[in-house]
This record gives sequence, C-alpha cells and structure tokens, in this order.
Amino acid sequence: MATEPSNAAIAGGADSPEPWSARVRTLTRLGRHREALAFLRHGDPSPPPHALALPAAVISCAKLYLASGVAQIHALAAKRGLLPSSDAYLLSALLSSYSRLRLLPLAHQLLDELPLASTAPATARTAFNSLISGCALHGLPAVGCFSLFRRMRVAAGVRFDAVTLLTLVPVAPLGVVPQLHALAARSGLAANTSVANCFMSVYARGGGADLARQVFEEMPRASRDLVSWNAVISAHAQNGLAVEALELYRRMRGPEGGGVEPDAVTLVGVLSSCAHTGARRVGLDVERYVRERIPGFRNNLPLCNALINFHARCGSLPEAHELFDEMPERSIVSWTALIIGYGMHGQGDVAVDLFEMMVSEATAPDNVAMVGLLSACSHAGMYDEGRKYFSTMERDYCLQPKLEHYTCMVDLLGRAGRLDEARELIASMPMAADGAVWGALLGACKIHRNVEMGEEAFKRVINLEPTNVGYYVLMANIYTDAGQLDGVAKVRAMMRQRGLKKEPGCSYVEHKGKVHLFMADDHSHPEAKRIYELVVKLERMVKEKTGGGDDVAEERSEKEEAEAAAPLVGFHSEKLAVAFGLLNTEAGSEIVVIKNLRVCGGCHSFLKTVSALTNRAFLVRDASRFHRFEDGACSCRDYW
DNA sequence: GAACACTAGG
Repeated sequence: MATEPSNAAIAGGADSPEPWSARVRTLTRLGRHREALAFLRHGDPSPPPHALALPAAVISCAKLYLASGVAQIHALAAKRGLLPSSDAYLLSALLSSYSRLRLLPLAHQLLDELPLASTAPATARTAFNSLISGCALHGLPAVGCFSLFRRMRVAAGVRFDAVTLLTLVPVAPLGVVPQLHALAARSGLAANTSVANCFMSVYARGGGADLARQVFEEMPRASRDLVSWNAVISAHAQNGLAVEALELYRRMRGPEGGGVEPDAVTLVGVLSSCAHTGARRVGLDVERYVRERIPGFRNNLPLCNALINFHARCGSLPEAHELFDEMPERSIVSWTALIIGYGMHGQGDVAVDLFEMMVSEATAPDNVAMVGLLSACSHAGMYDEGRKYFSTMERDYCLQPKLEHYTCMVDLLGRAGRLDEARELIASMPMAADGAVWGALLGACKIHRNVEMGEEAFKRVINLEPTNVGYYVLMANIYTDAGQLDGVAKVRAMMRQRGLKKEPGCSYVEHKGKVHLFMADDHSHPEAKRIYELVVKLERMVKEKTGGGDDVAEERSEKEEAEAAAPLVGFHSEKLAVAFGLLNTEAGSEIVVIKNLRVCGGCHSFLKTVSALTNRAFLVRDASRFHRFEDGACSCRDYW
C-alpha cells in the first residue's frame, strides 16, 4: 500500500528524522488541528521543552476555539519557566490566540507580565505585533490597536517595524493614515516595498488614487514589485480613473516594468478600465493573455466577471453571455454585469428575464443589481416594469431605494415624458435629492423641451454641483431648442464666470490594432481630407434620400436645422469616425465607434440613413448605451 | 498584499 510521503513524515516512524514536536507544528501548519493536539497529548512529555510543539498547539487550540486548551498550555508553559519572555514564539502564539478568542484581558495580563528591561527588544516587538495584529485581524476595535501601538512606542519604548505597520495601517481610520505615513517615513520604513504597497491600497480604498500614485512614483523602480503595480493600477481603476490605469499598465509592460508579469489581479483592474473607456483592443489582448497564461481562469470569479463586463460594455454581448454560460459558479456580480450589458444595448426585456432567472436561482439582488435593472428598463422605455420593480424592491428584496435608484426612476419617468410624475417622485423622496437626481430630471427636460421645469432642475443641480459642466451645457441646449437666446447667453456667461469649459466630444475607431481618435471638426488625422470629402458626400446623399430633410425635420431641433443648413460646421466626431471606418474596412464588417458623449439627434438620423445607403452596420457606444445602426434603423428605436 | 457589477448628463 502506497503511503504519501507527507503522511509518512507526519506519522513518523523509527526512521523518521522529524522529532515529535516538529510533527505537531507540521500538522498545525496543515490545518489539521485535532491531529496536532492528539499528537501533543500522546507525545513524549519529557524535556526538552517542546520548543516547537507548544506554540503550534496554542495556535491549533485557538483555531478550534478551545480556550481551555490555550489556558492549559499557558499554565504548563508558566510552570516550566518558558514565560513570560524566554520563549518568544510561545509568547506571540498566546497573544494572537487570546485576541482570536477575544480574551483580551488575558492577553493584556500576559503583556503586563513582560519584564521589558530583561526582554530582548525583538521579543517585545514581536509580542506587541502579535497582539496588535490579533486585534486587527479579528475585527476588534481599531482604537484598541492604536492604544497598544501607543503603549508599545511610548510606555514600553519598543520600536515598531514593518510588520507593525502592515497590520495597523489597513485598520486605521482614513484621517490618521497620512500621520502613520509620516511616521513610517521618519522611521525609514516607508521605503519598504510591502509598507509602500500597503499605504497605496489603503489610500486607494479611501478614494485617494492621487496619494497612491504619489507613493508609487516615489518608489525606486527596483523596489516596485508586482503588488506595487497591482496596487497602483487598481487604485486608479477603482476610482474611475480608467485612462490613467491603462497608462500605468502600458508602463508596467514596457521597460519600466522590468519584466514583471501581470497576474489575475492586474488584469482585473485593466479589464475594468477597458470596459469603462471602451478600449477594445487592449481588452482583447488581455483576454488572449488570460486564456493563454492564467491557468484555471474560469475558477477565478472576479476575473471572469471582469471579462464579462468588458465584453458587455465593449460591444460583444454574445461573448459576454457565452462566458457567463460557461462559468462553473456565478455571483451576483456576474449577473449584474450581464444585466447592465443588455440594458446598454436596449434589450431591457432580456435584462428583466435575466434578473428573474437570477432571483429564481436564489441569488438575492443587491442595490447595484437593482440599478442595472432599472436603468435597463429606462433605456428600453419599459415604464411599467421599471415602476413595478422600483415599488417592490423593499418588500420583495429588503432593499431600501437609495439615491441612485431614484435617479434611475426619475430618468425612466422623465424619458417616458412623465415629467410631472418624475417631479413628484423627487418631492416624495425620504432623503434630499442629489445632483444626479436633479440632473436626470434636467436631462428629461432637455428631451421633452420643458424650459420651466428645466430651469428649476438646473437651479437645484448647480447648487449641488457647481463645477459640473454637463449641466450648464444641458440647460444651454434647452434654451437653444426653445429659441430663448437670452437664456443661452445667460448660461454661457455663468460658465465663463466660473471658468468652466465644455468637454469636447470625441469618438474613436480601432483599425488594425491602432486607435483612430476624432474630435469634432478635427482635421489632424492623416486621412482627414478623404474623410471630410466622404462626410460631405454622405450628407448630400442623405439630404437627397430624405427629401431635403423634410421627414426628419420633426426630430431636429432648430440648432440642428442650422447645422444641416450649413454642413461645413458641426462635423461631429462620430461622423468622422464612421467615415474613417467606411474608407478603411471592407463591406459587410461592422464598424464599432466609441464616443464619450451622447449622440446628438442630427448624427443619429444621419447614421441611420447612411447605414441604409452604404449597406453597413455601425455600432456606436455613447456615454451611456449602444446604438446599432443597420438598414436605416437604430436598435434604440429612437428612444434614448 | 492587490481583485469584479453602480444612475444621469456634455
């Protein structure tokens, strides 16, 4: 009968070189705590004093929540004279075990007995670190950790080390992190790679991507490891700085990375950033890397979810769904990513079906899933379903509607033209509406040309977010559509006065591994001349086909009419990007355009007609959703 | 020692 070597070593035999106390330690390390304790009980009780066995046994007792076992060993060790300070391992095992068992008085008693004058500094340091990390790891109040830290430095005069910081910093209240950082810098420990990495991730969690970045940039290149890159990339990805995250990833892969290979954690951050910016090429490269180089990625939930999210948001819904179907195990995040994806493609019915399927598989929706579902209903004009889910979320799923759900509902009602209902919903909110809620109402007023309510929403929203340019632009457009030029001038003056500039629209197309970026009226592309010629030609063809614009006149605002009358102004970026695509790709292939702002009404009807004229399909991702133009129609059915 | 999904709008 074959015996596994490790078992043989543990079981021990006449020929085993491992003393029994070392075997106890091995069993503890393997998590076989009951066996370890059984071994201790039946082992040779004679001296030497079990230097390895007793600390291991303490840990095994703590893992099994056997407080009496810890106490017994404690007593035994005291009798043998191993405590308080002659066995540093035992001391730290007892301290961390007492904190695990929440027997803090016993831990403090042990620490109080420590004769600091005659204890080696390293032992004292380990003792404090054990108790601090025990308190931190087991969710005991951070205050306790900090008073211990203070006692360690001030009362006991013991120097802290990197381990102290690595346990303390993650549980520190955000406000004191900079102070700890300064302390770390003064003691020279801030240069330690793990310590720097730790500060980066803590800053990131508190929204301080800039601080994490600063730590990273100040690290010498040679001391940056994979974790450093992961921490700084994730810091930006988590805080919505997708462009910066991708730039950091580029640096990591270049000479600056010094050959550090990304792992699953890196790629999760990168994929999330690709999903947000629409960086399809980078994301597809990452996907290939994942499939080739990350063995078992299908069992890595965050990684699979990040891939699903990437495909769903970058125009490959079928790929997203396929990955979802192939997952051995799914989480609420997997469902939510797919629901949001279908919502963005205007397929609210599929999003609702997925949601119901998720619920029927006993996955309870959370706030984020509800946001995804409600916004899917909103984009598909599913007024009744949206209302139903919103009104039952508390009863059916124990979820209290939060600001973001009200935002979705105001958007849903407003988009459907029920502005008064939307306004009433805001008035009925149990909390004060924030900028997003009023902004959604403002957006609805733009769609339905309601100057009066728009003015109210605008007043509210700029009170809450005075520097958010988008709202000024929306209000200006409402006035423009209504022909109230004095209103436009007023808003423009406010913007000027506050130093706000409209963010320019830009679109890009990927072609042969290169990104081709276009701004409105932008002539910097090498093929600009041909592109503009094509746009002008297409505009002429569109005008002919649509009978001089008669049948689209209803959809056009006066501003857009003005643009149509003078086609040489207002070359919106999506027109240029589509023209580039038409010039550079063969018939039959889909042209994918990613845009930072919403498609305007003029470009929307232009692209519909051009899709019919050229017999091509265009997939355009704008600020919040996809439009697929084909055969003269758009997948949004002109509801967006 | 680091990870996935979050509304609206320009």
